[in-house]
Formats: sequence, structure tokens, C-alpha cells
Amino acid sequence: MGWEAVRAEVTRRIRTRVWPPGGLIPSDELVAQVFGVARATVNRALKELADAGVLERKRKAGTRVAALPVRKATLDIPVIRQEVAARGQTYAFRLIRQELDQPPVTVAARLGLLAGTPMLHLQTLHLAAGVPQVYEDRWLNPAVLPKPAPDFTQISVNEWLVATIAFATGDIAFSAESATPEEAAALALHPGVALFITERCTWGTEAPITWVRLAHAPGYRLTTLL
Amino acid sequence: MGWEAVRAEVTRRIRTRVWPPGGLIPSDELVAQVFGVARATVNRALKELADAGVLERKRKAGTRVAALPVRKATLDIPVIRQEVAARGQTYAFRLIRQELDQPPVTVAARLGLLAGTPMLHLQTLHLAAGVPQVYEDRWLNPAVLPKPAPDFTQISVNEWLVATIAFATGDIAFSAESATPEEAAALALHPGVALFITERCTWGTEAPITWVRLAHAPGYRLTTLL
DNA sequence: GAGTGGTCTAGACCACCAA
DNA sequence: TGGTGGTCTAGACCACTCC
Repeated sequence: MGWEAVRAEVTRRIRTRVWPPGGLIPSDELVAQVFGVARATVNRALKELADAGVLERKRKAGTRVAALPVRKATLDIPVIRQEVAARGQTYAFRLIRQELDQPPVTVAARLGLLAGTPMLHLQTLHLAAGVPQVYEDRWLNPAVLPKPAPDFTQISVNEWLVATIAFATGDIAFSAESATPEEAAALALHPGVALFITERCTWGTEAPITWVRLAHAPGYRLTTLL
Repeated sequence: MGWEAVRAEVTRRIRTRVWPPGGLIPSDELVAQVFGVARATVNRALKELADAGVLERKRKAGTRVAALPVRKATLDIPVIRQEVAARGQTYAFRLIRQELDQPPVTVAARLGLLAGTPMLHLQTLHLAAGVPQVYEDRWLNPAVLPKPAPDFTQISVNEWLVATIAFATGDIAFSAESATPEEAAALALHPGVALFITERCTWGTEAPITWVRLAHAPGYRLTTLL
């Protein structure tokens, strides 16, 4: 009996209400004895279920079946080039603007920078098979750039970042907004069209790195398994 | 040196290009010797990094630093009531319609049902502090209902499902769409406004369960840590 | 075929925290 | 403060897959 079998049997007992929602299940030790496996194997299985939101584990308090399980889904955030390539289309990007400027207060605040700090403002259009797909509005902390700075007309900022500033932390937000005149023009759409927006904030180990807003052309769907 | 320390040291070596993108890193065995820990500890740390998309592991081929790391983020899909309650607002819902009908072919196809199969069509409005938040359009397989059927004017379909049909699988998709006249009316908005759409498909162990489309009022953001 | 990661075991110690 | 989950170890066997 492997840890997957343990997980299967535990979920079966939960589904069939042998272990009802909100109820305590026996300790790892006891479960291990009953199932005839090592405690580490039970631990592995129950940890997995806890990560998935099915169980709640607390030292001393024991393991409890979640009353209202919060479903957790794992999203893949792909690099745009790969996403386009995966559909068998040719990828291209166009750097629309690149200049040092003062970011909006909202952006500076989100990154934790002083409002007056100048940042590199980059606007990029990403295309699939020649058709505009994503309009990217990015503010980049110039402090993270090497000297001389990379040529962002040749390598997209996004790809330079993932290849260079490895393993930063950050957060991400998804929303729906009507296309601004600027976005509509870049994506060749009518203003007001509903756009899927991805907004990302990234910090390195020492300094804020970048804030970016991606406006996806209509038809874009972010999907995942539940 | 615990597994978190191992993970930290490994990410440091990747960040500092000691182990460059695309390159092989030493075998678990060797890393364990060098770090002076058990192989299981190394395995735990490297598995974590592989799950996060930082490493690619293959038997015999070894462990490789991902060339273009695909960021993975974990989303929490909360029950609407909890989401509203978490903001300190009172939750309410209104069942707008409930009738047996033939689902659109797209819905039947997604669930893998014959096009002619009648399903329970439910439309629900979810409110926070009296203000419309989410318009829910749901098709439910009547085969999963007990007899007599629950009173969906008293308990929301969503909550009845999570409490009853435990541990189903499914998929979920997010997109942005302009409000249909129906949605605009229900949410008290102008037609054409950009709405954040969640579309979910759920299967039980034996039969398809439900297809649901949630239209979120403007301002809704789905956020997570990267 | 052989090297690698995946898993299991038995035992141990520790950190946490509800009782 | 004792019970519980979290982690580590040393050793073992297995499954996969590249060579």
C-alpha cells in the first residue's frame, strides 16, 4: 500500500461519510497501524490532502476533515512566447515605447518605492501570427539593470527578466476591464471592449523589480484543472 | 540543515549561476553528501522546486535547472458566502429561476451528455450587503439529486453541492466578457460592461454533475501569491 | 544494463499548542 | 505538559529511461 493508495482510501472514507466533514480523523500513528504502513507514508498522503484543502492539520489538535473545502487549483503562468508557440503560431513582439519616467503613485506604492523615483516605462505589443494578442504596460526598476542595459527591441523584457532575475517573489491579480483608448488602439479593437487583465508585481531579494499589466485580446481564457 | 535550508542553498546556486539555466545539477545522492544530509531530505527539497517549476526531474536523466521556468501559482476557489463574509458583509442570495430544460449543445457537450437530456436550469443572484455581486447561471444533472430534491430557495445550490457531492473533479476557466442584457439587468449594470467570468465544469465519480458560469460585478479581482 | 529519481520503512527527535 | 504533526536519518527496493 503506497501513499497514493492511502490517499485514495482516506478520500473514500471522507466521501462515504465514514469520516464526516468537520470531524477528527485518527492520528497519523493510528492510521499507519490500521493501514499497515509506515507513519511517513501516511504523513505524505495526509499532507497532500491538506495542501489540496481537503484536510486541516494542526499539531496536537490532530487532523480534521475540512467542513467547507476551499478548492485549490494550480495555475501555470507561461511566458507569452511559449504560449503562442504551443498553439503552433509564430511569435513576435514590438517595443512601442521605452523611456525613463515617474511612475503613477499607485505603481510606486505597490512596489514600495518613493513616488518620485524614476523608473523605466516600457510598452510592448505581443503578436501571434501577426495578430496583436497582448498589450503590455510595464514599469521596471532601473536599479536592476546591468550596464550597459540590454536592448529591449531585440529581447523582450519579459524573457530577459525570467532569464536574469531568477526566483523572485511577487503577486498576481486577474480582472476584467474595458479597453482604454490606448489599449484599443494597440490591439486594434473598439474602445470599451472587455479585456482580460493580468497585473503582476515582482520583488527581488533586495529591491522591487517590476510592475506589469497585461491586457489580453478578446477570446483569451485562463484555464486549469480543479 | 533541514530541507528548507537545502532548498534555499539550491535556489542560491541557481540564482548566482553556479548551476546555470538548462544545466544538470548533481544527483540527489551527491548533493546529499556535499550538503551533509540524508538523500530523503534532498529529495524533499528538490521535489518542491520541481513542483514550483524551477527544476525538471527525470529518472536516469537527472535533475536539470528549468531554462524558461513556468511560474506556478496556487489559486483558492472560495465559496461565495465565505468570500463575502470575509469582507465583513452580510451575504444573501436570490433564486431567480429553476426549471427543467434542455441545455445548450455547448453545455451538454462539455459535460459529455446527450444533447437532448433535460437538466435543471438554475439562475441565482448573489448579494453582498444587499448589492448584487455575482450572477450565476447553472445547469445541474438531475440524476445527482436525491428525492425529494433540496429546496434551493433555502440553501444555495453551490453550498448544497460542496456539502453533498464531495471530491469531484473538474476544470475551471477565467475570461473577460461584455455583460449580456440578462446579466446587466440582474447585476443592475449597463449592458456591455466588462465582467469577470468564471466557468466551471464538474464531474463526479460516475456522472457529470454541473456546469456553471459566474459573472462577477465590476471591481472583482482574483489574486494570489506568485 | 545501469544510473537516477520515487518511494517505503523503522526509528528518532523536535516544535508546536490545546487541554 | 503531553500528544500530535513535522522532519530527519540510514538503508532498502523499485520504476523508469537514457545509453
